[in-house]
Amino acid sequence: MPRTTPQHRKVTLADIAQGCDVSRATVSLVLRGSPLVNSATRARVEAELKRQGYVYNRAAANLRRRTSSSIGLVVNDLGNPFFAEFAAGADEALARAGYVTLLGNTGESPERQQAVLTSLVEHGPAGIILSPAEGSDGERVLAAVGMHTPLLVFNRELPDDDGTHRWDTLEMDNEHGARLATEHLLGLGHRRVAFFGGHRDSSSVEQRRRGYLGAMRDAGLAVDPGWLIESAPTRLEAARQTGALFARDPAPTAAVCYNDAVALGLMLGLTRRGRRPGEDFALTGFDDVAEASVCVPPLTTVAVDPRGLGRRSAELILQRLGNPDTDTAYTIAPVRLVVRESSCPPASP
Amino acid sequence: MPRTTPQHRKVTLADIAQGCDVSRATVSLVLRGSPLVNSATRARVEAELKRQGYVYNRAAANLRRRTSSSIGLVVNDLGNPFFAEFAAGADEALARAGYVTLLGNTGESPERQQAVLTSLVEHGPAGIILSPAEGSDGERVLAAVGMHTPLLVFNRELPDDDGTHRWDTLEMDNEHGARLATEHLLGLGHRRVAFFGGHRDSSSVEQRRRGYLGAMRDAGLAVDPGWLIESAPTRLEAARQTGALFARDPAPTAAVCYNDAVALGLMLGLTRRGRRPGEDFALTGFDDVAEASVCVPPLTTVAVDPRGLGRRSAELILQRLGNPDTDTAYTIAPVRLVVRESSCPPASP
DNA sequence: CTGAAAGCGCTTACAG
DNA sequence: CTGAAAGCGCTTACAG
Repeated sequence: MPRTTPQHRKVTLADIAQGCDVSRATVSLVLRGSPLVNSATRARVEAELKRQGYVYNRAAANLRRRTSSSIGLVVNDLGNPFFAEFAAGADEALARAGYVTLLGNTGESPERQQAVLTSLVEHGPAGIILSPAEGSDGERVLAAVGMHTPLLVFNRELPDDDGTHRWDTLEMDNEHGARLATEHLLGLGHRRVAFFGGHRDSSSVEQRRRGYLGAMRDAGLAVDPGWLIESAPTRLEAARQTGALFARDPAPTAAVCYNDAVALGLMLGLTRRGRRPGEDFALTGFDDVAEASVCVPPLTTVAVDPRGLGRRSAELILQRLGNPDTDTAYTIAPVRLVVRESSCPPASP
Repeated sequence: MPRTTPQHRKVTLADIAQGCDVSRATVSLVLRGSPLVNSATRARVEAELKRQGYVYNRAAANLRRRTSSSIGLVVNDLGNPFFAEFAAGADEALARAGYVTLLGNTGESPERQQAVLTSLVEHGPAGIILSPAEGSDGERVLAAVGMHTPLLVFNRELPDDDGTHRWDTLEMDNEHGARLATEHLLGLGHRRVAFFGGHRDSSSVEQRRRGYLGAMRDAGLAVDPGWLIESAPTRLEAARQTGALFARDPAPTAAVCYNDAVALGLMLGLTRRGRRPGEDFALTGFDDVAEASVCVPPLTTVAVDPRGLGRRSAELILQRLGNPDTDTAYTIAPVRLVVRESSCPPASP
């Protein structure tokens, strides 16, 4: 199995110029589609380009023109379907706009995030889309990104001690999503509704709780403090916390869960205690992960269209490139409720 | 909310050189860690680097040195968790080796694949990892990639009319995986085992069928041609084909499914016909998608460690960069069987 | 140990 | 309409 030995030396503008007896400048103009070039000359050049199998060296062009044709995309965890879909959407929109995506994966570690950002910036992206690792700090991020590269922060709030908004932001409408879920449960007739899971100090938990509390207040219902139950946002921890729901009497008949992972854990916990989720206890999730539609019972949840968010993030950063000096924007993406069997009416007493 | 206006003009080597009264050459040597530089000079330069907030322009360096610090990673569909995990693994290993990942997503379209490859190549990656879109053609791919950029083809065979192996290949051990699944079912006591799903002309179907047939042969069992059932590799089509399993009498008591999607569809089809998968019919999948562990019954399947494959692909392409002239390699990654409830013993008659 | 000079592959005023 | 020349930000022999 012989390997075709690559011919070294790639073909450059100079080779083409020489090959059809024009200057490099003329070849460059042809390449960039300038109307100045005589059509006969253009044809000759284009033929030679094809004949020699020329491939454009965009890095060299970018250096000379002081432009960039890449955007950095840094996510916490590509293995998480939410971020994978987000990346797919962003890449799609960036590619369509002629940019290539420089990928970075932080694995939720602020240290790796610093390393990734530092490395990315050296490659000179026109902008960076960042979904910050948990616990990252705005100052450190900005130190790595520098003042020259526009930054769009997605999904999580990045602590901004400085106070001036030095980056664009894209978040989903956590508050509204939780409100929708809560109103849905109330509409089914529930009166004692808990908010289950998540740590209070997370910005998204705080936003979702706010939506829940608002809906309860608007319905004229008092919230028992014991109905606000914390847990790590994982299936296992949520299952462990199930008991806390039934510490009070009367106990809640329904729960708005922080996210789908928590909701799936709660389902498990309920089942272990002999309760039947979707029959004698109602619950909702947040995210609409793939599993939500196939678990038993299927999970009512708030869908956030991660692919659409990815596209949106690309649009926002590209827009920023065109208007470097306008005020930074804080964009909130809509969410919608997907009703499935897990949100049942209250069991008749 | 005023936006901090970015100071234009980034700081360059020349700024640093001027700032501490040395030549650009010396600054460059410091940057690249040359031992030639006097330690006092080095310290001065490093201080100035920090003071001015210098960021290395890797593109310029790459141009001058005729090197590259990026690798293209082109996958069919980032939204598919398998490829997302693969990308995460590849990116992790590439980042560790000092490369940045140029992402490309083809959405399973050979046309987009050509566009993506053409664009990527202009950014001068040191190599490309490609999971080909279904129906892509080796000649076209190679025309876009060119002879200068090493190519690693992952997951699917790329038709190679030429016959000389012009790219490295990484595949998972489809044959062995299907053999493991088949042997497992035989070990449980099944004698009439079908191979269910997938199109015969797909290379991975062909490989998996070979493993199944080998295990049957080794067990001294004849395979009824009616046990080889084709279907599109989707859940819906698989569900529709369920009837074909029971066209013969006696019917199979178990099926090795082409992949998890097919297996999940078959479960659905069985249930619709009043059969209980995992109780009166045994089946296995392939891939170990997230759903496999949570469906009812949980699915026995062949796990392929996509993240590990991603890392491996990175290692292979980096290895190729170091040895451009050695023969191309055909690497087969191991798989393992994950036993769950869907593979039950045959129902006693 | 340090600097002057040439050059990576492009683009862009500026002449003509 | 086309070419000569300068330059993007680096690196690397080559002198000294």
